[in-house]
Amino acid sequence: MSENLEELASRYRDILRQAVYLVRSIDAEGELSTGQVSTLNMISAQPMRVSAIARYAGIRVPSSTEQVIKLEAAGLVERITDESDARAVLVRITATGRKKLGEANKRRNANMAAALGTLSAGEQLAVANAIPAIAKLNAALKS
Amino acid sequence: MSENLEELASRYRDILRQAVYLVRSIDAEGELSTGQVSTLNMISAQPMRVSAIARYAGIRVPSSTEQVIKLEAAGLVERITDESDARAVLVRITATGRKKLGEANKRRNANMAAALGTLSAGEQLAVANAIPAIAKLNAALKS
DNA sequence: ACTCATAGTTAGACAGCCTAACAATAGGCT
DNA sequence: AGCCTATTGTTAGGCTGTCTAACTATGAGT
Repeated sequence: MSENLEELASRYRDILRQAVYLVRSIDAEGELSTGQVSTLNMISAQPMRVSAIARYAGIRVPSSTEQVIKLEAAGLVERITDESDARAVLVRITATGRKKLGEANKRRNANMAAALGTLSAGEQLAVANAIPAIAKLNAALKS
Repeated sequence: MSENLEELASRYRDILRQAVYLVRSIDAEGELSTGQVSTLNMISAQPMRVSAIARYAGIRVPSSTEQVIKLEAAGLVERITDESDARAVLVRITATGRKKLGEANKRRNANMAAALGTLSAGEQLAVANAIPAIAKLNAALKS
């Protein structure tokens, strides 16, 4: 059984490595980078701290700061001070940011949907069924 | 149905984005980068051309050349000329490269297996069942 | 009030990818 | 044979996104 798990791990690692390039390919066109879309998606529900963004994205705080600076320069987010902690910075999406995010998501989803459309119904189902498990797996490595 | 596909695309994009960071986390320790391990895995069965490595990895030829140069400097691969085509360069893994690759794969698979071990048997099965579909999806975007 | 911890920024470096331009070889066509 | 176009790979130069280290400012406990 442990042997099966190692085997599964190996195969899963292999397709994941390739999937990274799939993401790049999907995100290639458009003005926003993968990371920018990711950040905007995170804060679309409510403002988040720079450190929270970093933690969720799996990057260090300085890298997160840099991303936020670029998004702010582009007018897509704004910094607001956390009233309960003067050290913290809350990053909030702007109306423009929300608009651009919607466009970017739409375009990227269409690209991905087109790729998914080349799969058989059974294959699509297999992907759909695996999503919760993959999400759990991602969370497991977030420690 | 097209609506379902967009929905699936959105959810799949979401977990894939996070999976990118999972791969980084898995590969963090050790001397070899993700790309280096990937390249070594590719050529472990038989030598490959620089262009074939690039195509499979989803990167451009100059980037592939660069990777090969680094691997060669580290003594992990060697360039040999293709006897049937003097333009081509075959990249072959060395004994040292094979040894390092084995160690890296072992460590990474163990990390991934540990994460997979936190899933239920059903979830593990769902992941396993999705792998062929995901592989096909990756290939679909390779055009 | 002092001290240590936490939040974020700045500075400097590095890996990995890209495009453009180039050299060498292959292969087809006249 | 000779030429022309396509293919293979390298080199040069630039950009993005990440990192660590060092710093500032604020919070929190003693």
